[in-house]
Amino acid sequence: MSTAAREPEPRANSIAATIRERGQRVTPQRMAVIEEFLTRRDHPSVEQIYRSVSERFSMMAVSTVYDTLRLLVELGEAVEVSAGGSETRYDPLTGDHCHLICTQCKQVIDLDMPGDAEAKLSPAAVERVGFAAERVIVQAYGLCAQCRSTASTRTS
Amino acid sequence: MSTAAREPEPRANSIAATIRERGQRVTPQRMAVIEEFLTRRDHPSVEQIYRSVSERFSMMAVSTVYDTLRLLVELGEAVEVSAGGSETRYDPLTGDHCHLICTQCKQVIDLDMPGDAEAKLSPAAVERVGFAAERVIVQAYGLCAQCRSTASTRTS
DNA sequence: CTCGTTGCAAATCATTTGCAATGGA
DNA sequence: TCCATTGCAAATGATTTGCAACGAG
Repeated sequence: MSTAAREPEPRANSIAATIRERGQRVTPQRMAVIEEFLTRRDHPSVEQIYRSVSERFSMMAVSTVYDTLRLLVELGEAVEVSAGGSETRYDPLTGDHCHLICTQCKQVIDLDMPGDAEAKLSPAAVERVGFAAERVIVQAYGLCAQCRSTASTRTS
Repeated sequence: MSTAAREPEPRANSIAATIRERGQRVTPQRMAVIEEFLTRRDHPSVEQIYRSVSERFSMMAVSTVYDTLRLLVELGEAVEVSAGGSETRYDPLTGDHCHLICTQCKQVIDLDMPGDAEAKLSPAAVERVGFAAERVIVQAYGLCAQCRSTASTRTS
């Protein structure tokens, strides 16, 4: 809608720096994916990023988007969100929060979480089975506000 | 290992009854899938169920397994577990518990959860965005005991 | 006989693999 | 030049669709 095209995106630069530090290359494809990913306010899927990016920059394959997002996850700059069996979504927010996933429109809504995620499950019990938890996630499936009102209109 | 073949499985009968009550049919394919699903102690994928069942009963397509598991989920007799982007697993345990998912071997471990799942996220905050949560899930990704010891043997 | 239900083959969609091209040392 | 890294086309794997056969009323 507005001139969303060329904001400097300081975070993109910092990510680029990290990639260079690791001895990896900062290529136009990677930057295009990273910029698009950081700019969005939703939780885009690979396909969505691919579509937006390939409009402006046609040298781009879907698998490159996969590669780049996987790299971002490795760097801790993105989090995978499996939106209920369907397409995987990616979230640039890395802090403690959880996800509300609409089972109808597949939208993912962020929700701040009171307290630490680890605390959500009993550490003693986890210990007992010898499991080393790296990441604890809390998600709720249900209907978002829009889909709720649509559902009540058309008698399901 | 033992004669696991023909236990009566009271729960299978009760599910069959529910299906009939809904005016749907209790077919051999469905019963084969349901029996196999309830008998297993792991959290089988569609593919795993398909393989076991089609050994004994060759009139069986993978998509029928999908159909039947979807029906079980609808009946509240199964729960989908998306084991980290890969194949979906199904859990016959319906009570309050959470899942530890090994990112290496994809094994899913059940863990009793102290307290109610809903309580894990702030109801007030959920309300504020107008979301109607149906099911709250808590999962941890990490390494199971076996994969941990294997990993430390071979220098990752 | 009729019409909703079922099972399945084939189609589709998401993701991974393998390899040719690239570019920094 | 050399070799690790990159991007991508093609392959694979998971899931859905569409439709022929079935069976209860």
